[in-house]
Amino acid sequence: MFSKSCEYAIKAMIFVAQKSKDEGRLSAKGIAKGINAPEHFIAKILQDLSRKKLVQSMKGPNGGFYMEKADFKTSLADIVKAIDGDKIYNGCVLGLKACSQKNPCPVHNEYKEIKRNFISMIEKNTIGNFTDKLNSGTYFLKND
Amino acid sequence: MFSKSCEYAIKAMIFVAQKSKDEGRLSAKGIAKGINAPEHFIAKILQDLSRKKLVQSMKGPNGGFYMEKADFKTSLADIVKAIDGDKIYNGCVLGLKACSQKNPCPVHNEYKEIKRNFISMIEKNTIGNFTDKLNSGTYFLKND
DNA sequence: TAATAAAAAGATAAAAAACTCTTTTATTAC
DNA sequence: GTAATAAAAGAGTTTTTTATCTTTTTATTA
Repeated sequence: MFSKSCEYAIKAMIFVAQKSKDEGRLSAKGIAKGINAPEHFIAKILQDLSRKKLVQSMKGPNGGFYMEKADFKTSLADIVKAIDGDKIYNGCVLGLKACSQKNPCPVHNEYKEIKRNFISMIEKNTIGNFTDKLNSGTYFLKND
Repeated sequence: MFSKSCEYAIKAMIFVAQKSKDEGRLSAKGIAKGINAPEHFIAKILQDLSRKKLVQSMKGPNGGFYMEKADFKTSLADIVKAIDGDKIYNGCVLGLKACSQKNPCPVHNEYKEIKRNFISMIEKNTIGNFTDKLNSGTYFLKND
């Protein structure tokens, strides 16, 4: 479904959103620990997200990653598109490049609605939503 | 979603089901051409499917891959499980090993129903169904 | 029985994804 | 203005996935 990088990206975004509210800027190292991801690997991903303005960053002492108000409106879809591109939007289940409504693969119509629901789900859910839920204590981010 | 191997496996199964009905046994080479897959790679996959009895095989001249009546009842889910294992059934969207209904990740509940629909889709759809559809001419298998 | 056709198996290679290490640059505090 | 801190950037490694090449085994047919 998602690449490992994308899984990390989503977890990191949720983590930063939740923690940086009261802890200020977070270092890549701290984020890595918080979501159980390899430090330098998550650093790269954060750089990428930062370049694409989904998260803010600052160098130097007391620097780190943080979020501005607007960033809480970032949807899962925004993150997925930033990291994995649009293959979830455009890709065929069977990997056929020419597959479309007009020229469907055998699974196209069966998959169509599932795909629509999935896309609607990642578009509806924002980082802000998850942060609220996490604060209510019923959800977990780091558990392996 | 599916691995490349799994995509090939599904396409190969549909192809064999459809063609071997009137053309008898099909060589790995012919199947490779028919679905536009690398010959030796699809051969490996077919060996695997054959070992798991999802498709029949026979060595020697006029040998090849074919299907018995019962094989047409194979579902997409059977193929997916044979090639990609059960990660679609058991895996968490965010890759968290301990994620479950009791200990859910933030996306768990949002994803739950989509996953259920997807699983129900791959379990309902059998190779036989697709073959019928292909024969009616509205679907394509090889188009890149 | 020999030649042939085709799967099975084994080994290797190439490409992509995941992960690590090192150096550079920006910021802050002293 | 120097030292410390942390992101950014670059280069490199490991692992996994995808793909290819070669040999062996088995069945068929001439």
